[in-house]
This record gives sequence, structure tokens and C-alpha cells, in this order.
Amino acid sequence: MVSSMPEKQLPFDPIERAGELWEEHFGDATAMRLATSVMRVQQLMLASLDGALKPFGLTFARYEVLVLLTFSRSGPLPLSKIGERLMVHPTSITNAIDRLEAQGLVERIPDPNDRRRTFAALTSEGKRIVTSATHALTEIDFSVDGLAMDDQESAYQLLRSLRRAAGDFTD
Amino acid sequence: MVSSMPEKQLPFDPIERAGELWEEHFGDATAMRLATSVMRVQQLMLASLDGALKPFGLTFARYEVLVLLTFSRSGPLPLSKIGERLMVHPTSITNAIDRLEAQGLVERIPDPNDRRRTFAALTSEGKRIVTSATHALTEIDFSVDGLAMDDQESAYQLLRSLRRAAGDFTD
DNA sequence: GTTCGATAGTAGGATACCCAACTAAATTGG
DNA sequence: CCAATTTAGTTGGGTATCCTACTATCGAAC
Repeated sequence: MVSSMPEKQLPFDPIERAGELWEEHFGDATAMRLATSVMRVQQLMLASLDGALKPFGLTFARYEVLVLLTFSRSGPLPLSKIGERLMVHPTSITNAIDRLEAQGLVERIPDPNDRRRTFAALTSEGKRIVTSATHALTEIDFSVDGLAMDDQESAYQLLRSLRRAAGDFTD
Repeated sequence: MVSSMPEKQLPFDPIERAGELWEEHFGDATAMRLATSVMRVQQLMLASLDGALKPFGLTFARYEVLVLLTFSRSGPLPLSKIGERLMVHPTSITNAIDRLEAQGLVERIPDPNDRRRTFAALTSEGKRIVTSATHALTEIDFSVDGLAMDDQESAYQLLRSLRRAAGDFTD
């Protein structure tokens, strides 16, 4: 039995510990620990990022949509294009745009040339918010300040290999 | 299976591309790209792991609960202990145990010494399933076969630094 | 030009997660 | 010994994501 401590923070690395136990039962735990660690880091980082965005009424998912629209040279983007770029399900985009529209940060504009399509366009309020939100995220260094710059780059490259293997992009 | 919408593989790295565009607007994008990449890797890996577990009627979250119970030397664990170890919200554990119980993989057992507490215990069916499920996950190398063993270890250590910075554990 | 398959977006249902608030039970302190 | 606090677990509300299925529209083949 492990002692009952007043822990929010554990006095050991739980994933490390899980890995040890896992090995006793099932064999080498390297892959399992990495997978678990990815899940955990994402959970922590998302909580941190969402926390920083909360004052703006945004989640990281919706922030990403705003950023994408900010980049767009041609201005408004069809919803399908947004989903494709952010690699999320079309229904998730519909939901995100619903909320952003209700917040007055984006606008739906029907495509006159293809009446199936709908563009999403940033409002001036949306432009204002995305700038402030970006500043807030930069302040907390996107929650990756646990790593030095070059380690951030290393981590990015390693994760990139994982994405590629999972079929994220070609070439 | 990454299924949902990735029918479309992009001919470039969308995060790399987003980073470039982001830099033009907001400055150095290293941190932002790493954060985005973590989100994306988690999304892909989780889809892959969930896909492998689907035949067993499990999600990765519920698989983790079963594994934890398998490790436990003392057998049954109180729900609070499970949540603490897996670092998820108590309500998520309640939900997970509800489902696992409905599937006949775990059992709720009231603690006679502390009537607030409830233990979760693996059933024999649960033991059988966790072994098969683990085999299935090992088959796909926990979706991290995009990296060689030593790179997996490097990635794990880098992610560990991120977790520590986010306050995941002490020391 | 009419039919048929593909595409864009949405609606409804499911899962999973978190938070806030609640019930019940144990523990602590005066 | 009883009131106040703490702890364990659950319920209800909100968000995000995915899936299946549907409507509307476009485009192409016959």
C-alpha cells in the first residue's frame, strides 16, 4: 500500500513508476511510457493554454481557428478549408464557428459562386482579440518554457517523426 | 485507425507552414509550433490507440484504469486512488468505472471500514481483456514506431521536462 | 437536360473531460 | 460529545471531439 499523502503533486514521476510496474507484467515499457507521456503532456499543456485564454472567452481550439483566419491572405476561408488545415472533423468546425460567431469574433458569409459553401471571416473584434490572446500565450511561452530553445526544437523534430509515422502528411 | 477525417494527407507539414505564417505576424514561432505539435501528436496517437482497443470495447482511458488495477498488488483500489494515479478528475473516474462495470470488467466493492469509499476490482473477464488489449497495443508499438528506441527515450525525457515544468511531480 | 455521384455544411447522438455543487460519512476541536 | 471541517463519490452542466446520417448543391456522364 502506498501512503496516503496530501498530494496534488506526486513525490515521484507516476509515469516512470507505471512503466516499472508495467514491465514486470508485460515486458519492455519504453513505447508505453512514451505514449502515456504524450497524453499527459497534452493534458497539462492544454489546461495551461486554455487557462491563459479563458479571459478572452477562448479555448485553444477556437484560438487556432482565429489564428488561421488571421493568416489567410485572401481573408475569409471556407469552413472545409479550415477543417482541413487544422485537421479536425467538419462537425468540430461547425461547432467552433457557431461559438465564435455567437461571440462576434467571426462572421459566416455565403459563397455566391457555390451556394454549398460558407466562408468564415474575422470581424474587427476578432482581429483585436486574436492579437491580445496571442500576447497572453506568448507571455506564458505557450507552456513550453520547461525546455530551452534548442530542446524545444529537438522535441518538435521528434514529435514530427511521430506525426509522419501516423500519416499526418506526405513526403 | 486515424479514420475520422484524415482521408486527406497534406503535401506539406501544416504545423511547419502555420509556424512560418505565424512568425510573419507575431514573431518567433518555436514555442507555438511545439505546443501545436504536442496537440496534434496526441490527437493522432489517441486515435490510433483507441482504434486498436475498439475490438475490446475499450478506450485508452479505460484501458489505463484496467492496467492500473492489474498492477495493484493489494487487488482492489479505491476510486480516489485511481484518479490520483492516473491524474484525472474524480468525475472522469466515476464515469470510467461506470462503463467498465457495465461491461463486466470491474466490480464496485464498498469499503466496510470506510463507508464513503468504494473499491474497484478487476473481474476475471477484466483480467482476460487487459491481457489481450495489451497485446494489441504492443502489436502496433503503442503508435510510437515512428521513432527508433533511443529516440523514443529522448522524446520521453524531453516530455518529462515539460511535465515537470507544468508541475506534474516534485523533485 | 436529366440523372447520379461527389462535395459542403449541419443535425443529432455518443464519449470523454472538467468544474461546481451536492450527499454522505469520517475526522477534528472545543 | 457535538459542531465544523475534510474527504469520497456522484450528479448535473458545459465544452470539445468524433460518428452517422441528412439536406442542398454542384458537376459530369449519358
